[in-house]
Amino acid sequence: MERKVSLKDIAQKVGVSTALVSYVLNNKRENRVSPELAQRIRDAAADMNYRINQVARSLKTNKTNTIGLVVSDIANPFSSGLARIIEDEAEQHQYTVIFSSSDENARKSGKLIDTLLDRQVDGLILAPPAFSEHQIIRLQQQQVPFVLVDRYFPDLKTNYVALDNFGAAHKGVEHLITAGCRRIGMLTYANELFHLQERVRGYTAALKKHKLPAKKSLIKEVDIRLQKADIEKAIHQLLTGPEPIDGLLFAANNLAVAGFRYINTLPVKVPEALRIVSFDETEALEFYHAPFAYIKQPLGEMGRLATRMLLEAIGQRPATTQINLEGELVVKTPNLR
Amino acid sequence: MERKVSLKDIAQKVGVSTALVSYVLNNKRENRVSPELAQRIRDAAADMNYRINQVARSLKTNKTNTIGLVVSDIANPFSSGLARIIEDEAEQHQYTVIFSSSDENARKSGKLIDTLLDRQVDGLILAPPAFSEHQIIRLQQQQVPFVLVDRYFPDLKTNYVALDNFGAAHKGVEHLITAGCRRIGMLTYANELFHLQERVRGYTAALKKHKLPAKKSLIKEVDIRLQKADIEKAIHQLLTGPEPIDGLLFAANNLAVAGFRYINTLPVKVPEALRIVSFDETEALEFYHAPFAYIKQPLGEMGRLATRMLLEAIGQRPATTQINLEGELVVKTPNLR
DNA sequence: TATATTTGGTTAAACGTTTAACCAGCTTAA
DNA sequence: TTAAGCTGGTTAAACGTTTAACCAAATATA
Repeated sequence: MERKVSLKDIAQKVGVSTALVSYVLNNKRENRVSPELAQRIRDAAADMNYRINQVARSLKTNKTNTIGLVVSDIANPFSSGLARIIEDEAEQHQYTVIFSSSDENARKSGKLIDTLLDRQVDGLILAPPAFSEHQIIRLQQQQVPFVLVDRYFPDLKTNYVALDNFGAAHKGVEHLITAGCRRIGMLTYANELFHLQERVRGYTAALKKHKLPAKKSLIKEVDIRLQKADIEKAIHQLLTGPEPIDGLLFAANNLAVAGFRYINTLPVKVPEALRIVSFDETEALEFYHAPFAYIKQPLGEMGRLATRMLLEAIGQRPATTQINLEGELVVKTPNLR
Repeated sequence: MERKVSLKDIAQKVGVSTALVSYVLNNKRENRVSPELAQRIRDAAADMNYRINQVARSLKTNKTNTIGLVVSDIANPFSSGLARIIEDEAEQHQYTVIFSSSDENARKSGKLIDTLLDRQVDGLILAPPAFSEHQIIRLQQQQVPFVLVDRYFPDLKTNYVALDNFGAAHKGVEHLITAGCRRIGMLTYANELFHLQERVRGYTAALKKHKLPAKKSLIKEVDIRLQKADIEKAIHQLLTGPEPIDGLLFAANNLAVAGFRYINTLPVKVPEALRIVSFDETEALEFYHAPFAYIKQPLGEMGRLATRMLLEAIGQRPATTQINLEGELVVKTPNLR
């Protein structure tokens, strides 16, 4: 790359100090500089194609106007949808965003956070993986502005914006009950993350409320990594045996897609013999042939709120805000054909 | 945020110059510094929790180890899939990536590029929108390292990695012909972008090769923004009239999804009366009830190659590399049920 | 007339690194 | 004995900004 034009170059050309150029170009001390000279400086900057060096400015001002985003996987539609919202909201405030994917791996997320901090990001938006609590605590100690999104740790007093997972699961299960289901199973990840625990809690509470069986055996957990075979086995177990389920709640979109794929190979009729509710909206089920319902997360609101909260925090508002948004139950009927 | 530990702080604590600390921490001049002192410095750095300030380093070295990525929309699975590959490849070389979405808007992409350059990114990976050729030319003049991805401008000698769009479309159409289609239509965007033109060219060539009608009226173009109604109208026109089509090529995944949605409302039978080939793999068609085919882009290779080419270019290899990857024709049969 | 104040700028330090150039004290070779 | 070379460091400038502090000349105030 060719050498770039600096303030000094402009100053030289116009015959003033670099300080003055800086003042003019940043519209500071406007009353203290003569309009004609200011114009000459601006003109010079324009026809020399001056562009500020943000790195230098950042070093001096200790601000990068950059926010770091750590999601589990940017290729996942949930993450990338969120990223897009955050990007737009950030852009409106002259912020850019560096993203990275933690793959639900605490070690990796720790490394990513460090890298982002080394780059002096002004703040972080994080979807923390399981067992990353200590990282969050460290951020608190270091007084780094951040907000958690989608997930959070219940006994940490941090900013976050997430779903009301208990309520959403509860609502999903009640939908099944209303539709006539009496033995309702749940498929979730074997994971410590609070938001998943809350979904289980909501599921259980809804069953109890309606005096339906809430046995442990109705809840199947699968490893977050080795999906397919496990999922099939779990669903198979729920569907066979003396008292097969007639309703099923998926705790995450990936589970739902894999689950639907398997269920499709079975003779079981959806929704007559098995009615399904899933978490998260997912494109993949766009053309599913049978009706089902899902909990739609307010992605837009989540992203916007998270970004605004972060910008607030960067701007020194030391308050902590915790928001649980309501999920919407959407009943999807197949695209007609 | 609390004040951070700097090289100077370490130097003071150990009682040496900051230069020496820098040398040690960067493993430079290893033979010129005594092992014990080096260890003391490292220890001090460790228990003071020293973390380098990349901004300061970047200012001095004129390198940010950051690459800028401009896609059309990070929320689009194609873009986010690509972004993920690029992220991983970049990370392996200690690069991070700043992303932004141009929304197929040349003005916006210009602004984004400027912002990225202000931040002194070491290079750019771009999926340029239509009418952004001049921006690319400027980058060339400024000798900014960059590589185009997915799209490119045929009369610009730039690095790029994209699909062999002509070949892919050709292959898709031949698939239809082999399956017995005789009147094959195409739905594409009204857009100058070369890669779309190439798809049309491939479509036309395949028809001509097999002596099938290649009339203008078989190609429908819709605006890239106001999709739904336009798409329905276009498909309706192709399907009705004196000689309705029996085969259809979609030039992009969004078109395919909207198209399938509409076709589903029609009495026409897929694939018996209408056989379909689409560009791009898309989750949304996962559970489509009828067989169809699509051109699968080698996303992984595309992202990896683009990143490597960019890193090469950043490392001063002035050669320009142009790669057209082959698309794979995938025939998808419905998930059984 | 003497003193304050305003006007329109300049000077210089600082942000936290990197790195070329330097240097004092030894060791070695001739 | 002396010059050259090595060892293990230090000094200082520089990267491109920002911004507090300063200053001379012109103008206003008493």
